[in-house]
Amino acid sequence: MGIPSKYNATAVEKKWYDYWMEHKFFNSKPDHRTPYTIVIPPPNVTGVLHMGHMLNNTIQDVLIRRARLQGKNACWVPGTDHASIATEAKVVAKLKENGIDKNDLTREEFMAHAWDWTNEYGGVILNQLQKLGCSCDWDRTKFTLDTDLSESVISVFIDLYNKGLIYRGFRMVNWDPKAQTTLSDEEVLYEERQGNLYHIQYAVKGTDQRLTVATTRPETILGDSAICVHPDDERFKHLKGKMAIVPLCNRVIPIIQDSYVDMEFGTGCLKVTPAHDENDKILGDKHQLEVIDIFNPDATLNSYGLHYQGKDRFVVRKEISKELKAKGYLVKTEPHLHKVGTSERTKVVIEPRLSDQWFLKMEDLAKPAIEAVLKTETVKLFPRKFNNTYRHWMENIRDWNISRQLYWGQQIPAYYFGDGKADFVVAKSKEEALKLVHQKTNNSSFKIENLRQDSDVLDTWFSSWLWPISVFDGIRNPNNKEFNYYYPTNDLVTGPDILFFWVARMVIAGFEFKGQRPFENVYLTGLVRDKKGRKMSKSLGNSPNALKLIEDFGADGVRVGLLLSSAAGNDLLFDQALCHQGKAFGNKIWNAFRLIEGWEVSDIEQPDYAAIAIDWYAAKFQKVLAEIEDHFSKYRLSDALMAIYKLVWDDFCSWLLEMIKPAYAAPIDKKTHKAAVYLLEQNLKVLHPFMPFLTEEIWHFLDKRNPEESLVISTWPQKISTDVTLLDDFEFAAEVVSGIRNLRKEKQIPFKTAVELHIINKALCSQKFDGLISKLGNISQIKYTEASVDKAFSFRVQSNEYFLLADIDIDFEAELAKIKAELDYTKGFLISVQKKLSNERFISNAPVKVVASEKKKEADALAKIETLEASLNNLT
RNA sequence: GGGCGCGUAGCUCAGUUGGUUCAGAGCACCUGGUUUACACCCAGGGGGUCAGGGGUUCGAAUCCCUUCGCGCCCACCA
Repeated sequence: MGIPSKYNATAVEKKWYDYWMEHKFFNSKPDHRTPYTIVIPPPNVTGVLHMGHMLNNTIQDVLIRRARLQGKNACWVPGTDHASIATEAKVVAKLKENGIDKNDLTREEFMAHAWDWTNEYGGVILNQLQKLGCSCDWDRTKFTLDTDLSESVISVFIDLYNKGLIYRGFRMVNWDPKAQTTLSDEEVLYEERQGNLYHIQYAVKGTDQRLTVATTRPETILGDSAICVHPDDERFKHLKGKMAIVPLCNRVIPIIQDSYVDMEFGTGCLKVTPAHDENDKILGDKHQLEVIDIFNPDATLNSYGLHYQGKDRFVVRKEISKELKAKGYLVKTEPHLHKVGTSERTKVVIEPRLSDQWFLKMEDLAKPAIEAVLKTETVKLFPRKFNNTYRHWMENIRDWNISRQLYWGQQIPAYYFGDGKADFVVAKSKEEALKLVHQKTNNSSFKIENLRQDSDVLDTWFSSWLWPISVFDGIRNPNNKEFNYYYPTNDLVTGPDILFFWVARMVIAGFEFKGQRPFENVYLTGLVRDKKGRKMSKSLGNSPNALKLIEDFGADGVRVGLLLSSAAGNDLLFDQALCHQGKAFGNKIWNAFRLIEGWEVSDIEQPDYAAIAIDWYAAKFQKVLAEIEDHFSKYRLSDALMAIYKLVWDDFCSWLLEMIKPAYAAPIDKKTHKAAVYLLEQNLKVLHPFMPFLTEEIWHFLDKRNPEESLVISTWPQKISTDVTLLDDFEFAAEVVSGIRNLRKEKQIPFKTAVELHIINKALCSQKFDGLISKLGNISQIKYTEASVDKAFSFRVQSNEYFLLADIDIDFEAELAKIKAELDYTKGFLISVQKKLSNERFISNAPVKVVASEKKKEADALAKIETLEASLNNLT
C-alpha cells in the first residue's frame, strides 16, 4: 500500500470511525476491569452542534480515550435531553407555520406532533458528535423522555412527595407570557434596560390633598390595593388611617405604613400591587390586602384593565401614561435605568405572577451535597475557584419550582378528586391513585372517571438531575449489575453556566437516591467566545459552522485547535487560526511518518551517533510522559497537549529525526529504523486521545493490520526508567550546536562548508554527543585542546570554549569586542551573586538548597570569567 | 447592594509552598534558508517597570494594604 503524500482527513476520518464502530471498540460491558465512566451532558434533542459542544465533547473524548488506552473499561454514555420549553417552543412554531394553533389541539394530539417532530429532527447532534470522533457507546444512547427514564422521574417524584419534600404552593413565580409557563429562577436572565419612573398622583379620600407615588409600571395601578409609606416619614404622618383613590378606576385603597419602604427612593410613597410583585405580595400578606390580578396568561389585561382590556401590557403602559397625563395624574416622568427579568428561552419580559405550583424543599436535600464538595471533597470541582460559587448558591438555596405549564415532559402524577386544596393524591397510575383516594376519603364511590391528572409537566432538570443514575436504571432497579459497576461515574465535563441547574442537583440526587456521589470530578469548561471576547450567538453571526470547520481542518485539527488554549474554567477566545495550527500539527506528524517509512532499510552497522540519539529520545519521552501524566491528573488538558506538541515537533522531528537521518540517498540501519518506528508508535499513543483519526491511520500503516491491534484499543506507554544523565548531556550538546549555527549565520559560513571544531573542555562535559554535534553542525573534525586557537571564531558554553576553524578572514576587533561584552555581563552577574552571598541574613535565613545554588552560580561565573580572560589575553 | 475572580510579551495564557537560569510557552512579528519528509517547513532574533502606588521579607509576579481597569455569580428598591 502506497503512502499518500498528502493526508486526506475527510476520507480517513470516515474510514476509521466506521471501522471502530464495526468492531464495537466503543462498547462497554461490566467485566473484571476497573470501570471509567462518563455520562454526556445531554444536549437538547433539537440542538445542532455548536462550538461549546465541540469543546465539551472533545474534552470528554480525550479523557475516555486515554482511559481506554490505560486498560480501563471505558464507558461513555451518550444521549439527549427533551428540553421541555425549548423543544415545545419549536414544535409550537412549526405547527403555527402549518396553520395549527397549539390551543386547538388536545394534549395527546400535541404530543403526537411533538414526537413526530422529535423523531424526524431530533438527535442530529449525535451524528455530528460522531464526526468529531466522539467514542461514545452508542448502543447506550438515552433520551430523557424514554419510558425507563420517565418512570424513574415519576417514581422519584412520588418518593419525594411521600417524604414530605414536595408541596403545592400558591406563590409568586416567574411567568413567561409567551411560552405561558413558569420558569425557575435560574431560567430568568436580568438585563439592564432604560425605562421611566412615572410620578403619579393619587387623591386622598375626603380631602383635597394628593400624594405622589413613583412607579416603573403605570399599567399596574389598576391592580393596586394600598399605598405604603414609612412609619417614620414625617412627610406622610398625617395620612395615617386615611384612604387613597386609584386614578381611572377610582377604587378606594388604604394608606398603610411599613418600614419596608425606602424613604429616599422616588417620592417615599409606594403603591402596593400584591398580584404583580414579589415584595408587594409579602406586604400584602402582612397587611391583609386584596390581591387583584389584572393580567391574562398572555400578559394582556383582563377585565380589571377597564377599557384597556385585551391589550398587551407594554401597549397599555404607553397608552395609560398618556391618559394619566391628559387627566392631570401624571406629574413627572424621568428616565430610570433598571434591571428587567427576561426568559432565557423566549427572551420576553418575565411577569411575576401568583399561581399554584409544585415545589421541592431544598434545604435539607442540599446538606450532603454541600458537604461532599466543600468538606469531604468526595466531589471535586476543576478549577477549584468554583467551590466558592457553589457554596454561595447552595447555602442560600431556595425551594425549587418544578412544575411547568407545558405538555412536552413528564406529566405530574398528581390526581385531583375534588375541589378542595388538599383533594389530590400522588401515584404512578390512575389505578393506584384511585386506591389512594378510597383510602384517603374512606369513600369507595369514587371512580376512575372522577380523577383528573394535574395538567403540568415537570421541569426538564427534574429528569436530568437523575441522569447519571437513570441511564443505568438505578432508580427502578437499584441493585442491578450495571448500576453497581458503572456508578459512581468518574468525570463530568460541562459548562459553569449549568453548575446549579444541573451539576449541583445531580450531586443532591446522587446522595438522596443512592447515598453516593454521582461523579468524582467535575471539569468545568469555559465558554467559547469569539476573537473579540464576545459570546457566540446566532444573532451576532459570530459562531463558526462547526461542521464546516471539521471539513476545513479535519476533526483532529479542530480538536487540537480547541484544546490548545482552553484551560479549565477559562473562557476560550476562539480563533480559526488555532484550528489551522492543529491541522499543521497533523501535517507535521504525517510527514515525520512519511520520512521514516521512506527510508531504505539496510543490514548495516548502527552508527554511534544514532544509538545515542535513540537513547536520548527514549529518556526525553519518559520525562515528558511524566509531565503529561501530571497535567492529566490536574485536568490541565491543554498543558498536556502542549507538552506533547513540543515533544513531537521539537524533540522528535527537529532533533531526533535530524540526528538519525541517513545521508542523502543512503540507507538507514535496521536497528535505528526499528527504534525510530517504536518511538513514533509511543508518540502516537499519547497523541491518540487528542488526534484519534490521524494516529490510527498512521498506526495501521506501521504494520498493524488486525483489528485487535488497533491503536484505539492499544495500551498507554509504560513508565520505565531511563538514563536521565543523557538529558543534561544533550542540553549541553544542543547549546554547542546552537553556538555553531549562530556563528555560521553571523559569519555567513554556509552549512555546506564543513568546518573544524576545537574544544577546550574545562567543564569536563561528556563527549558522547560529539558525533551528533559533528553531524548537525557539519563539523569535519573535533579536536580537544588545551590552548586557544588563533584564526578561529569562538564561542563559549558554560566554562567550555569552542573554536570554529573556517577558511575566512577573522575580524579580530569584532572578536575582541564580543568577548569583552560577554566578560562584562558575566562580571556583573558575579557581583550580584556575591552580594547576595555576603549578606549574612541571606546565608542564615535561606534554605541550604538555595544557598548552595547561589554558590554554584558563583563558581560557574568565576570559571567562565577565567576562560574569557584567557582568550582575551590570547587575542591581544 | 453582597460575593468571587482577574490584570504577566502585539495576542491567548502558564508561573504550584515566596527561593535553582523565574520573568516563561504557543501564536504573531523580524532576519536568513527551496535539489535530498514537511513553506501547513527549517535555522535564528527582537519584544514585558509582571496594571499603578505603598508595605512585610535576606529575597515578592507570588503575601498584605490601597488606587485604577475588567469579568462572572447572587440578590434586586418601587
